[in-house]
Amino acid sequence: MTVTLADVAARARVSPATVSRVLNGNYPVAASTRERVLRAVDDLDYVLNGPASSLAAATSDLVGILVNDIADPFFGIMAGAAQTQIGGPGDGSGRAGGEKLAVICNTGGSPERELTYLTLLQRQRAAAVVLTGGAVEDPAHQAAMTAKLVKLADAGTRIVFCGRPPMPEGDALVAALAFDNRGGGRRLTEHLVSLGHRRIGYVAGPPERTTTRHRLEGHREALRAAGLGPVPADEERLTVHGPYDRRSGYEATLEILRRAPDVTAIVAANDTVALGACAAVRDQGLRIPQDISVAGFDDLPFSVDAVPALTTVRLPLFEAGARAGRLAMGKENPPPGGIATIAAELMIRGSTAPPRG
Amino acid sequence: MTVTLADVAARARVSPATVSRVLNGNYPVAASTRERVLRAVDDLDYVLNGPASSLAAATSDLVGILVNDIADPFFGIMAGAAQTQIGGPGDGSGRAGGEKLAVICNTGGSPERELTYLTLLQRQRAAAVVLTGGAVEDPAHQAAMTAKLVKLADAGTRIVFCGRPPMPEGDALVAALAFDNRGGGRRLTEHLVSLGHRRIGYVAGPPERTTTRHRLEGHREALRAAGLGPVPADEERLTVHGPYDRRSGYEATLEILRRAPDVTAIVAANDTVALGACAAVRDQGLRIPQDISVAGFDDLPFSVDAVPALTTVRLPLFEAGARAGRLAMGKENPPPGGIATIAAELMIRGSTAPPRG
DNA sequence: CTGTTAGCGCCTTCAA
DNA sequence: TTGAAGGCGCTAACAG
Repeated sequence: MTVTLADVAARARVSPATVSRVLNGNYPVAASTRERVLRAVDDLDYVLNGPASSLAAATSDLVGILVNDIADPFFGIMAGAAQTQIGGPGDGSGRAGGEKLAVICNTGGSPERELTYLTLLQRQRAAAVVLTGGAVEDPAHQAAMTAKLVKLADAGTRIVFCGRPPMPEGDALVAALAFDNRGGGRRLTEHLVSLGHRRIGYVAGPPERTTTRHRLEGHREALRAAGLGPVPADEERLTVHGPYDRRSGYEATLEILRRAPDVTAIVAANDTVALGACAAVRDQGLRIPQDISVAGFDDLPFSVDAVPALTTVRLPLFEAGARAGRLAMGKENPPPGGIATIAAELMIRGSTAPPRG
Repeated sequence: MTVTLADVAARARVSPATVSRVLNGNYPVAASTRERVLRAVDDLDYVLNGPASSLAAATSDLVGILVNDIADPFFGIMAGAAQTQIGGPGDGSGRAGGEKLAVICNTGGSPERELTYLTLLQRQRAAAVVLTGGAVEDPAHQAAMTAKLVKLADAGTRIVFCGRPPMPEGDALVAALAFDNRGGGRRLTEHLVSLGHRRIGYVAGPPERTTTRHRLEGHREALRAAGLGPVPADEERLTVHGPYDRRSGYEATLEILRRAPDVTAIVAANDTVALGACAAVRDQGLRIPQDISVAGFDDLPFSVDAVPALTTVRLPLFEAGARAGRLAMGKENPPPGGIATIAAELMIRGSTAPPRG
């Protein structure tokens, strides 16, 4: 019923082996023969059987990209960028040549689903896996992840981290692109301190994620350097954790304002959260930045359109994603030591200003 | 080297067929035998070979979700929702049971890449394909798409459209969830007309997409119904096409303002474009909504946080995506006639008001 | 309920 | 540069 490689071979009057060779392009074939085969492929409208091919070759052309939340542009931008490097340009015919199938897997932030996806990818004998965004720091989960990744690597799957710190062990088997979340967080708070802010509320992400911890550590580093900390009671009072979404930003900000009506600035875990924070500040009848400064993190595309435009920390998401894609394809060499730190740039805009009085 | 099903069979002292049966759970097996097999699987840390399985069964557990631009939350939300219905809940062990591998493919809006992805998915013998968002109306491309989809369907792949109108032909082979873009566009403009607006600029999407055309048609229907059209010269002057991004919204709005300084409202093709339009209006020293009303489409999460909050048309993206996922899994029956129209709801917020004077 | 037996379609030595 | 042949690991009848 369906056309097989043998059918193509028959029509081109060559052996199946020859057809395989021209299709894979990894072995010398006479130009005239290749012509003939290609014509037969077109005539018959042949499509390679991926599973059969993967079975025989013990590897597939699948590349998995794991993200925590694909509805969040933070991940969408990185994942899309990675795919541009992996999918190949296409030949305009839709015929699909040597391209890999770059594929995004949405874990929803769940450790279980993360492992499940890795198993599924392992099952498919994926050529590479790109893990994006912050990792969960639960030791049991980390151990399970490490074990799984070691197995994948052993089976020949290339592992790339993007916007995620390297694992405690097994660094050797991956290339990691880590964002400088700590440095970015520090510079952001330094900026606020330099404006004169002394009491700063912090809307943090979920406590178990590396991203959350690193950004918060940077924030507190800056406070300490300015002689404003640590005052444990204060730190706790001024910090509220929650998911990386708008609603959490809204509610956490109300909570902070209730606990400490004298705060003059709110730093949010990311731009989406910051948007919620802005809404909460306004709903309390306060003005930004005259009464309260607000800052975010990531510099997502909408942040410049907030009113006032959001002060934030820019992460080169597209560039990092593209580089991760290239690493996954083996088009680019891993950074020295396997890990590269990606700089974060402070973007000062209208949502931050000196405190009143 | 790697553990195979035969190894498991040997350790559990059963035949390979029995192991296969407990793994696939689609055939009666004695409880005690199943126990033994499962233990052997765990002991050996066995992972099914996907390609071999797909080859033998002539189908795989891959489900492809095609999107135009994964960095755009419009698609991210739909795709993420679809994945929740496809990936399965996971069993908490990361072992991966009967789950499908739901996988997002980013076409970048390119017709070639759309076809390439379909070929790749066809090659993998995908169980289902979900196509999201507006289609390109080029006849050659539509013909190629139809042909490709027919082949996929023939091979047993389930086809689902989500937020995309059904194809001119071959309706029978798909389930389609179409957004009421025309109705939404009409009601939005009716709202502006009822406020008293008479000269309304329109920042449209790329001309070749169905979404663009339908929304624009709704807009013009409303104008005509109000006795404000058609005036071809005006329509052309007040409409500017461009990509679905912020920058296009910004530039197109400047252009409209230049061509027709007397417009009192700008309707944007979607919320992202509307954000750019807002920025342009402000940069011209005009106030929203006092001097110019602005409206969007989609009601993405950030739209309510715009200042003033954006009047827009809400599309139930998450619900539609989830339903598409269920259709792709065969968990839900296709709508009668294979096509369902999803209602669009007008959301009136602060960015629209009566024109001055 | 369980075992036996053929392939599924392709890649990859090995020869020619 | 090309052909021949074996096997990749699993599933799906068919017996029992």
